[in-house]
Amino acid sequence: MTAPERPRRGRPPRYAFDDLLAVVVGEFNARGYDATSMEDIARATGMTKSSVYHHVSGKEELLALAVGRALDALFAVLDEPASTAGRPVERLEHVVRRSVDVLAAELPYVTLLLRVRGNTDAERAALARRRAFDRRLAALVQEAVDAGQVRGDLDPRLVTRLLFGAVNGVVEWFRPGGAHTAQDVADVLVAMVLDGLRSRQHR
Amino acid sequence: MTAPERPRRGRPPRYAFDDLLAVVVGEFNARGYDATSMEDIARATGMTKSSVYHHVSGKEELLALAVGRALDALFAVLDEPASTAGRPVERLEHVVRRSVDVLAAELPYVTLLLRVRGNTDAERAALARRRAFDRRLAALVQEAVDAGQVRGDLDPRLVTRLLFGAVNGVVEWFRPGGAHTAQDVADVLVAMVLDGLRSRQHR
DNA sequence: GTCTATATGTTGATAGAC
DNA sequence: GTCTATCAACATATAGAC
Repeated sequence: MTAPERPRRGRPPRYAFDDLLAVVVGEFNARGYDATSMEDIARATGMTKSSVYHHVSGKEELLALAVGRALDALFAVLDEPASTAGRPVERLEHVVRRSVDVLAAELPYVTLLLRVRGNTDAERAALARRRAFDRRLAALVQEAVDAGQVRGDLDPRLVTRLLFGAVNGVVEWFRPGGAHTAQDVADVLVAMVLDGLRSRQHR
Repeated sequence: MTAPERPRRGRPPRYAFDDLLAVVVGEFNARGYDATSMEDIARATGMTKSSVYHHVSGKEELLALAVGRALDALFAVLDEPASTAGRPVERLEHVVRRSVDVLAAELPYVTLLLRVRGNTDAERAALARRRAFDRRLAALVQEAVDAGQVRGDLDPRLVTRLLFGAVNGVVEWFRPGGAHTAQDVADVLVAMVLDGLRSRQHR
């Protein structure tokens, strides 16, 4: 397994590499990680395979870098002020809305993350971080239940899973510049799911 | 592309082949279709690769047979009496609940279906049928909106996508014999999503 | 940093004996 | 229906010149 988000040598290039990563992620999403060969990647980036290997240790590191980026963006949401202060149900709504924003902004990276299966060390590490995010969301739901703002007759773990699943469903379908904005998606998600969850006396 | 659900020769074996398919689907789900080799399949079934090729034309047909089974089960739900008669919102609830049942009963096959990407002819055919199911669900939502039983300020297409996504989220997580029954999952889904959708005057 | 050339393993699939 | 043996194609990755 290789270290995630390590800086590439001295400093300067930086952006050229991000561009390469963007192209690679596009290939991974188009055909799937396993079905994408280093030859495919070389063709898409305009380099030869050997040149690609000069930038990364191999295919697995490309995956680790890409999903690491998505995970960083998602965890950053949990650290925002509005995610940690205020009434639980409002913190929950904030996290759901901002997660959709991240999803829209980092769509290819999040898409790839959500397809990770866990075959390699890098994939298992990504899955572990994804599960940690899941637990943070479940804790938020539980807090909202304890505060009486969300119906307590539903299993928080199950509710979180469905919530997360609904977001994933959008990932596979949402396209920037399409008929719907990230705002639209967030509105429907909040209206549909969070309104359904809210305790009767808090509606 | 090969024809789906064709009978295998004269008649008698039939069940032995279903068992083989079950093993294969387990392998596909464990490592992903692309990452599973015919060698892996041979080992899991206790045959040699050559023997596997005696039963199917290749890897792609194994995938087509498996996802075809999942799709058949899902479409059967749409043909049930309670899916076609009664108030739209109740038909919708019936379809959602029964889809979860199918999901639980045919879990490995549905899981595989929901991971199909569309690289080959067989996969594209499966995606087309999946989208058709999607459209039937969207039509149900639209009917419920038209009947004033579901809030009309949300895009039916988007609502369907979230609904479908929530179900998918459960697929990746649900295990038969685990802490939750299919009934539990269906209850949470209906409570959370359909209650959130229902028009105020119909709650 | 990019290339050509190549090593080395694995893949899906077939031929043909039993 | 199952096997052994084999193939051509393609995979990831490296060596080393420029």
